[in-house]
Amino acid sequence: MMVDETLHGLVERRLREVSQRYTSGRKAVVEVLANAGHPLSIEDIGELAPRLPRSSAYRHLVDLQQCGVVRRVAANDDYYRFELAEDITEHHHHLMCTLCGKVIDVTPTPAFERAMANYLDDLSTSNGFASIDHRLDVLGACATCRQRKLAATAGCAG
Amino acid sequence: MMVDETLHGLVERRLREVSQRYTSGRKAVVEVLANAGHPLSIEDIGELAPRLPRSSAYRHLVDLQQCGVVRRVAANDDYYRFELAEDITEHHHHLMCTLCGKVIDVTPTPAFERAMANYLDDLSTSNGFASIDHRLDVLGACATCRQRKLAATAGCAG
DNA sequence: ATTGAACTGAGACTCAGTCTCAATGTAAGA
DNA sequence: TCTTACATTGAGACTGAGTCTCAGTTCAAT
Repeated sequence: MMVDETLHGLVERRLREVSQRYTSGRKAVVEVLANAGHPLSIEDIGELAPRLPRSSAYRHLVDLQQCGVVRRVAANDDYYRFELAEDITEHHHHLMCTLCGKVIDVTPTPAFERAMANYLDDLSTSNGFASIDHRLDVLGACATCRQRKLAATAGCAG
Repeated sequence: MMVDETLHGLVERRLREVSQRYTSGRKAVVEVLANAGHPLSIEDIGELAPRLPRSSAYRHLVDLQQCGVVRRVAANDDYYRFELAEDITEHHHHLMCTLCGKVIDVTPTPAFERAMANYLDDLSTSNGFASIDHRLDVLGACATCRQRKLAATAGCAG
C-alpha cells in the first residue's frame, strides 16, 4: 500500500475524537478508497477487500462519514459510491460516464474556481443561502466509451 | 392548474413518439412537478396527488424519464427527487439545505454559465470526455433554517 | 488480571422501488 | 357500432441495497 502515513494519522485522530478506534477493518476501507483515487461502489470495495464482510464495510463507511473522513457520492446509476473527503484529498469534480457508469475525478482550473466562488457569493446575497460546499458532476461519454462507439460505427460501415 | 397548454402538448408528443398515451395519471404527475417548481420526492408527489397509487406514480416517473420529460435528482438525504427536464423548464442549479433537506432551484448568472462552458471545453480537450450535461448542487443552509438557528441561539443567550 | 466499552461477523430485517397479473381503457379498422 | 390489439392501471407480491441485532471478541485503562 502506497498510502503515506499522515493519512492514517489523520483518520485515527478523527475517529479518536468520537471515541472510536482505527481498526484493521476501517483501515482496509480507507486504504482501498485512497488507492482507487476515484469513488468506489460497495461492490468495488467488496472486490478490493474480499475478506471484509459486507455488513462491516457498510458500517465502517457510516462511521467514517460521520467523522468526516468519507463522503458518499450519488452517481448516475442506482448505486452510491464512496470517496475520501475533500479536505483529505483535494477539492475536485466528477466526470460521470452515462455509458459505463464510471466516475472520474478532475481538479478544477483556478479560473473556474474563481468564477465559482463569485457565483456562490451571488447566491448568498440573492437567496440568503449560506453555502458550505458544492459539487459539480459532468455527465457525458468517457474517452474509452467514445472510442468503443467509434470502433463499433466503423465496424458497421465496413 | 396554471400550467400552459404547450407543456401538455410537448409531453404528449414525446410520449406518442414511443407509442404511449398521455393519460390522466401521467398528466397528474407532470402537473404536480410543474406547479411545485422544485424537485419533489415520491412522498411529496403522494401528498400532492393523493388519488394516485404509489406503484403507478413510480411507473409514470420511469416512463416520463425514458421519454425525456422528467429527471431524477439525487438530494443529500436518502430519497431521490424528481423534476421536469431542463429542456422543458430551463437550465438551473440546486441549492440543497443540509438541515431541512429542501431543494431550491436557481438560474445561473450568464457570467457563471460562460465560465462553465469554458471549463467544459477544457475538460473535453484534457480528458477526452464529451460532456452532454452538468449538474451543480450547492450544499448549505437555506434562509429559513439560518433564521431558525439564529433565533434558537438568541433564545439560549437570553 | 479485570472491567467496561468499542468492535466484529452472520444473518435477520426494512422499505424504497420494481414487477406481475388480471382487469380496464382506447385508438383504429371492419 | 363491434372487434381487436395493445397500452394502461391498481393491488399487492417481490427484490435487494442498506440497516440492525445479538452474541462473541478485542482493546485500553486501571
